[in-house]
Amino acid sequence: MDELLEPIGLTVPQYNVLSAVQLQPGISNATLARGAFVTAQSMQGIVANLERIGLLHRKPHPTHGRIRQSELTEKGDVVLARAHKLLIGVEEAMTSGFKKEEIEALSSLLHRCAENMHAV
Amino acid sequence: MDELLEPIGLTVPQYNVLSAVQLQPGISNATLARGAFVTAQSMQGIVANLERIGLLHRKPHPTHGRIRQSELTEKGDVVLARAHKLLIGVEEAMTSGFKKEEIEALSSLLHRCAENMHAV
DNA sequence: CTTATTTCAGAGGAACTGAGATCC
DNA sequence: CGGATCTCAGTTACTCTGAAATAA
Repeated sequence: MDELLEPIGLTVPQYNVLSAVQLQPGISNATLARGAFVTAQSMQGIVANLERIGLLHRKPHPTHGRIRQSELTEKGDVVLARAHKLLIGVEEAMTSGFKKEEIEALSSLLHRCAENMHAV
Repeated sequence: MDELLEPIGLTVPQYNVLSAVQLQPGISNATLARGAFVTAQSMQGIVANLERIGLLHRKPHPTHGRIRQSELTEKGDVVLARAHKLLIGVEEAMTSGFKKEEIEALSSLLHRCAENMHAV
């Protein structure tokens, strides 16, 4: 993933954050941090970098005066789409020789692991 | 894992390396690097830190003049045993509610993923 | 007053590239 | 000579803790 993302100027943590913002437009920095199991300060660094290079934009929350909502910029949307496309091959290589049911089983088990970790 | 290992002075990468050395005593830095998908220089930093704090010892290879073989020190053995014990709880929390067969299935699928990645 | 969110500041471990030396 | 291993040097992104300001 590092090798494929490097040419388009993304790190893996940055790719993960862009993906999360794509799934939940308007998400706050604190929520992103909780989802990634890191501190708000750590996530702040990543988001600030993404904002600096113009892939992400933050606007104030309509009613809550402290929260800043993250959204992809047009450029961020384009770059993320390229990243997604590049990384499909990695996932296919990793699950090479897997039956369709085995891929689904792995996905399901990992999702349950993630749920359990968030419950702690 | 970070939170549990911090009190005993270990990072997660350090824990992983100590575990690999325990499984394969006499392993070289280059082999450790390949196993962890990082460069030899990156692994060198981790191994050097472990050597500095006395958890790991390196001796020259009996016949090959360049390779240095890593082994756990007595102190490294003690610390790693404490780390293993501390982390059992994390694994159990993550797989909470899993049937025995599901844990085995997850383990098997992940091992196949790792094999596929090493094949690339 | 307590909690949540954001932000600034500083530190450290870990990843990389580049370069060089040594050994097979 | 080519390939593998180890090492030094420098850089960067990411992580943390500590502290503070602001808002609910």
